[in-house]
Amino acid sequence: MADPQPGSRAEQRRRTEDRILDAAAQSFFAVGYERTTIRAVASAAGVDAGLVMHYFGSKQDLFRRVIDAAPVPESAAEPGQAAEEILAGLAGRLAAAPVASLTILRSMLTNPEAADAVRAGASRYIANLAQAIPTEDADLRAAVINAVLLGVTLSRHLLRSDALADADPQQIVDLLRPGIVALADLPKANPSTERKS
Amino acid sequence: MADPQPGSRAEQRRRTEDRILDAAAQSFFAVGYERTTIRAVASAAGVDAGLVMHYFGSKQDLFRRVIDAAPVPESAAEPGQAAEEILAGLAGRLAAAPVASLTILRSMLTNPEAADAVRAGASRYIANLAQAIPTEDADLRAAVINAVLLGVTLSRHLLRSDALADADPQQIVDLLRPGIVALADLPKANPSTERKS
DNA sequence: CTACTGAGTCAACGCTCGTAGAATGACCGG
DNA sequence: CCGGTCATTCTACGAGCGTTGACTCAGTAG
Repeated sequence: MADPQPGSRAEQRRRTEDRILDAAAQSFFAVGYERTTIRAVASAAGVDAGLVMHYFGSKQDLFRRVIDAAPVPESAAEPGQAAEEILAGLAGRLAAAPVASLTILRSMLTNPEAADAVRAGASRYIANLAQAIPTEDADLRAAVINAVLLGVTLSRHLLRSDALADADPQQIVDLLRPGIVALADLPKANPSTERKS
Repeated sequence: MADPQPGSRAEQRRRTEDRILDAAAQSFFAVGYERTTIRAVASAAGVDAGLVMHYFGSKQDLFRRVIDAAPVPESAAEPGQAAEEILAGLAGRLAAAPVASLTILRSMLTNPEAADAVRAGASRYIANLAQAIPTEDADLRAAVINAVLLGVTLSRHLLRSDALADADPQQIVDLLRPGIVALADLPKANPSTERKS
């Protein structure tokens, strides 16, 4: 398991694989799954397309390898202060979102594999979050929170929506705080909503 | 401008174009721009692929025609009750989102044209909304609201995220109300945010 | 009745894609 | 120094794509 000799065969292989993986991640992120071609990835990595196939088996497998590198956001907070944890996590993702995560997001609407990855990641995140919310609609609340974070992250990094892309992360977080707090921390405090019908 | 004879040439043409447009919208919506093929659209519409080209010029043009049919959500509310208008609009979109709109959303991450459409629509919506918010960060607030709505709509209709897909629209709206109100209606009421730095 | 227009089909093109497999040549254990 | 292993390249195949242009045939105008 120790590092092999630098310049050795095994080392060289690892370096090349990493270069391919990097190039693939970048392309998947930039243009999505369908518009990414093995040839382009190979060329960007400075190797032949056949080598990519040789190492990763197929385009789908290569994609899998790339999105497997994405971290699943954790959130183990206790009731009453889950909101601040959520917002802190968002602040980080707004400042500099990891490429792998954004790659998944970009491809989630066209690639079933990516959609599954998003759902799986969201499920874990939601389940984790839900148990910090002591209401019977905790699951829904967590799902809504997740959807909100998705929308904001997407708008800022992928859609590059005007105002959002340029804004200070902390400012966005501050604007979202009341809503997230209402969703995560003050589940029963709903006295002011008027009744209709 | 009157309807031509039923069964006439012009009428027949209009019907065929509509059938193609419908099939295209459905396919773009279901699988996105890249995975939609002209052949499949033509086949679904019961015509030859060449005819699609003859009528619409190119795949990109066909796509343009489809997304041009999407309605741009309007929102002309006065300050102090913009939130309820926003939420009412969302409720409608949660209950049954128009296919054309979802088509754009599905393709926005892979197709520049769709991304532009989303940005353009969002810009109008945001600008419209912003003038109902009497703060200097009105644009950012409106953009955040738009992002939230995007995330929720996306999660429910396109990602079909577990809890969100099955939930009652009104319940989702109720959960989002505090946050939207805080963003749109109570711009100055921010007394409880702690100061940092 | 005739000439024309236009809806719709058909076959094929050129291209790009993912993928396969043989070939090459440097490295490394014995 | 020899034999094999393995990283890497090259060439090519087959499929599917968007797109083209020639064609057929029914409706329509004069």
